[in-house]
Amino acid sequence: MEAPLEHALLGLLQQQPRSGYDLRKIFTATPMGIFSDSPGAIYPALQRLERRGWIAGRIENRGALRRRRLFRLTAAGAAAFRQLQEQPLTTDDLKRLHHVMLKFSLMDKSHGPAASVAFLKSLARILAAYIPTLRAHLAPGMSLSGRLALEHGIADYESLLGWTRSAMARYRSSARRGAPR
Amino acid sequence: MEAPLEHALLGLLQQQPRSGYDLRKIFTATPMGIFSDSPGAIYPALQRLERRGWIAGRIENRGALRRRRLFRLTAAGAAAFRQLQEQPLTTDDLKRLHHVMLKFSLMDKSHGPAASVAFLKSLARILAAYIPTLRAHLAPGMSLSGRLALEHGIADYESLLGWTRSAMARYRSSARRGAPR
DNA sequence: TCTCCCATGTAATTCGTTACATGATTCC
DNA sequence: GGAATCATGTAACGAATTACATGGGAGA
Repeated sequence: MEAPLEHALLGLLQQQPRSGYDLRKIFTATPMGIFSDSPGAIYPALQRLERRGWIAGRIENRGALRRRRLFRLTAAGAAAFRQLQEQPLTTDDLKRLHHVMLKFSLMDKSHGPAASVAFLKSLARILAAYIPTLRAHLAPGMSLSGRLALEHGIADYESLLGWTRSAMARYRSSARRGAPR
Repeated sequence: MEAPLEHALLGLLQQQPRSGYDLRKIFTATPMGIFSDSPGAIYPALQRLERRGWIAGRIENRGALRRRRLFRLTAAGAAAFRQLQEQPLTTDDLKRLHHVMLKFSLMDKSHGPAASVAFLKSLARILAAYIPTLRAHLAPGMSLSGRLALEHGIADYESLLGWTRSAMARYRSSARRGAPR
């Protein structure tokens, strides 16, 4: 699971065509702000995606108006995005939870609720295996702040595990009451 | 709050002298594995710190044995580390919670329990201000996975806020029963 | 002897950061 | 007319990643 910024850009462009400036604003003003909103990150990233043929930018309003390049996903880009979304989770991904949650947040739209539930299941499995290894590092000699920090890490993953369960329950109940999508 | 890897290296070397390989092992085998354990990250970082005069490496076992460069903090390095630890938290730091927790985990040893409590207090203040801005992004049109991801983000910061309170309580109770340190 | 682990490094490439540069438009 | 904002980009630099390279020592 590489290149989180590109992954986020593809996800946003899959929703609708946007300009570089639109994308920047999303990264400055919304919870997606984990990603860089600097023009030096976004414009080069868009250029890379365009060179790969995954997105296509076209200037809107040819006339006298303020110029604006609107980017949209190509068929190849949609396929690449789908593949990124399908990449199976590994233990390493737990170190980049932001990216994991980005993927999940786009999953309903890219692959539908069933895939979202499968994703939650695999996340739960990985967490259940990982948490005990964290606990093994609780040692007697630690400073209080060191111990508290580690305890927080453990509690954090545990609460994420709890979240996966409640999220799966939400999918079940939303399926019962008039199926979404 | 910049350069998390260097910060982590200084923190580890402050505890005791270690070799590059020791440091790598810590990053591969312990919960500090958020940082890169690749030699291409660690050795250049150690060189930078040494060039700045913050650490000094010296070869152990001059004789025929396997060579090993042990790095230790210099006085300048200890001062730099102290300053990094003292850098006040900002809202931006919430996007790099790993780094925040690293700082906290080292705080008892670098500045003592009183500083740790002050740190927790400032973290709680920033969280209390930030969480409502996240909540403002819960919108009706979102997909279920999008909504769940955002809800998780909010719950995560809320549980962190709860953790700061219980951690402060732990400091109070550990102060009551025979002073720590 | 062969393989695995200890231990240290470098090189090429990629990506992000900060800072700069440019020009149009809107609002006062 | 001047400031703020829209909108797009580039340049210099710093740092991480992957992969490669080297050599000693320990155990089978």
